[in-house]
Amino acid sequence: MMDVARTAGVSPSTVSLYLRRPEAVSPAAGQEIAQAIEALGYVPNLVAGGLAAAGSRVVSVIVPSIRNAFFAETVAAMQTELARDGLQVMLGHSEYSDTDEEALIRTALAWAPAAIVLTGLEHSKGARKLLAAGGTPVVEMWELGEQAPIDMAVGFSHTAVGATAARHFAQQGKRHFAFLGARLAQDRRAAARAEGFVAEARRLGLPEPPVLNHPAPATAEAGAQLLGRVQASLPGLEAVACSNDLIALGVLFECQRRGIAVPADLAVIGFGDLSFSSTSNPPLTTIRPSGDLIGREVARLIHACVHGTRPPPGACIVDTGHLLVERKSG
Amino acid sequence: MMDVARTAGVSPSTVSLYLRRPEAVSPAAGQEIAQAIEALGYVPNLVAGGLAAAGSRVVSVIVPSIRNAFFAETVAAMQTELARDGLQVMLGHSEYSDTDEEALIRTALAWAPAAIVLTGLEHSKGARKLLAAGGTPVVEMWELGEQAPIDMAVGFSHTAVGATAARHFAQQGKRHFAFLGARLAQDRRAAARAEGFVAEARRLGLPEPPVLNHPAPATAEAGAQLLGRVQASLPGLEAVACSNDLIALGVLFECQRRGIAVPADLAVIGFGDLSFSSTSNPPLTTIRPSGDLIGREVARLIHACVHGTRPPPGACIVDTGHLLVERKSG
DNA sequence: TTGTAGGCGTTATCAT
DNA sequence: ATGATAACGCCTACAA
Repeated sequence: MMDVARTAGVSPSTVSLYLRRPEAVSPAAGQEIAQAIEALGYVPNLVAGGLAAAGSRVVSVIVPSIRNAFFAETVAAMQTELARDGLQVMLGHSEYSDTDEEALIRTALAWAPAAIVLTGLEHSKGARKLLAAGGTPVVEMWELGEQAPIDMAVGFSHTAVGATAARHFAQQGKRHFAFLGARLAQDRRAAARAEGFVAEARRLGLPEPPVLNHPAPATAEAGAQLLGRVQASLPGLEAVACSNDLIALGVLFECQRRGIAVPADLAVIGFGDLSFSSTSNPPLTTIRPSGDLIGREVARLIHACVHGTRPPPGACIVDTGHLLVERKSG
Repeated sequence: MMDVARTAGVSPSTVSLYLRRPEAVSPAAGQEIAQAIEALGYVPNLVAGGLAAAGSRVVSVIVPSIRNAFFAETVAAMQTELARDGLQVMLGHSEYSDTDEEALIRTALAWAPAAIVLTGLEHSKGARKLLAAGGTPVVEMWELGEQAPIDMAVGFSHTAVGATAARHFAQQGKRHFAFLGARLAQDRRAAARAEGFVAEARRLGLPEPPVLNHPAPATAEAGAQLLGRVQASLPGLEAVACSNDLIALGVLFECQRRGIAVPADLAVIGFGDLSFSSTSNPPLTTIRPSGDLIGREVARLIHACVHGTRPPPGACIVDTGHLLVERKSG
């Protein structure tokens, strides 16, 4: 920066000022500085800037898995919005482990981020303490429920999603359901969907739906295997709710192989409304969580915090809801 | 840090030293310091550390789209490896725009990253200048070809992938091919696969395969539409190569709807070996690029740079190759 | 509008 | 093994 100042014939602080508020500097000086920057290929050092300003323009985002299309969607949307404020996304993935998450939070905090974004409402004790100590704004996303958020939250109720699926099947006159999930022990939001599904079926006076769990990540392969298990053990089954569209996709394929007509013999509902769900055969009935909306809302909240216009507590919890997308599979 | 030093009864330098090389400090002092850190909930400020050390422990990764499962896979694998070295990933996505990429590179450089990871070998003039100026290690990934990399590279030849697909079809006795792609104007690697496919068909003395392009991102929906176009215009068609497994998935579904037998009436080959490809009906023949391997190799290169043991130029270009995964679709 | 001075929380270099 | 000291590159008063 000193080089720029020297070649522009001004002082370093003028350059600094120009960089942050170009209109606060005289047009003539501005020209000189712009030229010097161009000529020298100067790139401001944000590390130094962050240190001096006691707060960097970084937003730390921690998701369970970036491979998961849901979170990829959200992160992408969020990044696009955040970039407008000159905010950079630092990414971490916890692989659904609370202890890993805590370590990531610790590292994140070390960067004095403008905000920190977490997935879900459940975190380790240590994580809560770390977050409570600093004045860093924290947004929890992709989940809303009984539990009060640490600070702000954007998401929806997963038990409500499960209930929607159960009600939908009931409306179609189905009575014997099952829930197909993967890694339910790790993925608490999927578990909440299962719970909501079962609870709603019970409330409607229907037979209690069994919950089948696949120990590996949610893939089409898992779905195909789960359908095999379900067929072997539950003869009168009429409908299955899947914790993820990929599982539903596997179910669809396995049904084709076994000659099970969907939805006549077996109704199928997914979750996620992934890109292939409208194109499958039959098209997949699913529940859309609006991952991109979540990303945008999180960004909006952070934008407000950064600009010192933090919304009132009530507006810091935003419910993005969910949407039943009825197609042909159930 | 001064607080920690005070409560531990040592000087700040000793604390700093302990944090970086615990074995260089006496066990007694180490104990005191550890306790003080624990008691105060001290989190070191990496921004200040980065400034003082003139180089942060951040790796900037710029991909075209994080929604794309290929890159998500690579980023996830890379992050896992990098985390072991205490390196944080800063993510950016260019949406396949060179000018956006240049802006992202500028921001990335402003963080004085330990390394910067780019996708592909093609970048704007400005981007090259920025990168050439600084001494930041740069790794280009997911592509290898005629073009020399800026610094290091990990990837494979996309024209070779296209050629593999064409040879495979030829071996099956097919003669009339087509290539189905999406956003070929933006996605140069997909375009290279198309090119390799066409060139190899020509080399084998087969009719020149038409290349069909879908203007929107590669999805199953795009695949279904492309199959429709292909059926309408190319009556004698025997095989289609898709630029992405999602497109192939859409083709598979559309074939089911139209009663086209795969592979008897039409052979289909994809690219990516995504999670659903082994489970589809029929299972998808595809080409595996090993996105996770790319991520790990990139991390290995960066690890070496960070440790001052930069491999010789020859070892800085690693070809991860590609693998034909033969299944039932073609 | 522009320049000056002090400090942000570390690390690195040198003594001790 | 430990501690004093000087950067690191910028920002934020404040003064001119």
